[in-house]
Amino acid sequence: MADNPKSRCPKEFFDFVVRRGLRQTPQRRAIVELVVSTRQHFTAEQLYDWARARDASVSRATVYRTLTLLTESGLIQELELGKEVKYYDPNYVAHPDHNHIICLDCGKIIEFDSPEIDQQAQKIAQDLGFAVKSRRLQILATCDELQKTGHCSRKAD
Amino acid sequence: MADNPKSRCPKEFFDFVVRRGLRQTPQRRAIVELVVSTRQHFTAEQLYDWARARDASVSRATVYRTLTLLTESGLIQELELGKEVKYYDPNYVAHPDHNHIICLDCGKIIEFDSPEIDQQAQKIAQDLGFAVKSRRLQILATCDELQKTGHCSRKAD
DNA sequence: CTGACTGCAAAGGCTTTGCAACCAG
DNA sequence: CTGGTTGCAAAGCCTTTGCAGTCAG
Repeated sequence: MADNPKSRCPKEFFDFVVRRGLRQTPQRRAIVELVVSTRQHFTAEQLYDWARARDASVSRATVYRTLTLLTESGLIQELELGKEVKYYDPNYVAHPDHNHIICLDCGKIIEFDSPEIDQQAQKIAQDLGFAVKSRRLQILATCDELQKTGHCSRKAD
Repeated sequence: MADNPKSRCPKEFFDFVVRRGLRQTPQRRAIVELVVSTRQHFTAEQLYDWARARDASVSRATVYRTLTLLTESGLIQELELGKEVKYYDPNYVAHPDHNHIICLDCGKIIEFDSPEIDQQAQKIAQDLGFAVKSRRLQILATCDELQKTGHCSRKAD
């Protein structure tokens, strides 16, 4: 859905690492590189699998610890999708205000921006006496294509 | 925030119970009555405490089991607020499409409806080839009052 | 060298489940 | 009576943490 180049230099993250007086380790590097090179949403377990494939020495503990750092640095954002586990979204750097459509048919997650909705939300909050810090809109929907053709071309992704 | 009468007869739920061939037990009744008589959001643990106060024989297991039934019956809805635990919202029956503002200052959760946003969301989803089943919009915000006066009158609730 | 980082396994915290007794209909 | 329900305690699951060894800077 998004259209930013597929990989970004993890500079943002290593700035953060330096600022915090942290260190750069092979495990950390493997995990971070994976995260910045995908636009997919992923779970801790998935990231653990990916990382293991690159560097078998990576442990779950390090994945979780790095996930915390990545979230704090703003490189990823936690996603509560109403599914069992937590997902992480690496696309907030490129699209800080994007929203999600979650397909109930195939589980696919589509992202979209909507300045109109942002504006509306902004106005409503203001009227109620609040200053918006962030917002998240999730739309649960069924897929027209699947309903009509019995096949979902998005399912592949 | 909402403005429906403060208590509703759990008829909807007992219809559901009958339809499913379930039974009506004192524990179940206690829990359901608590749920339909509040407009507050609550956690499983809170509900457990409330229920214990009414009927000390209620166990956590029954609370969780009843929570599942209540969710399936549509009387409450799970809420992912980005906090540690899951919350439950009993106000969807009265306001099926309401949204939430979560105050980062005091933690208070304010509900609001917005036909405009619903409509926008509807349109966007349609354009992308989806049929909206439900949506949830959460706005994280800070409270003007607290920022200005250092005191939040909503905190009381 | 020093203290941040790691893996491992144990511990946590919330939720689910197996089981035998119980009781609603 | 029958089988849905319950409480209890054990089990599950995902995530966090204590610890001793390791390694980045």
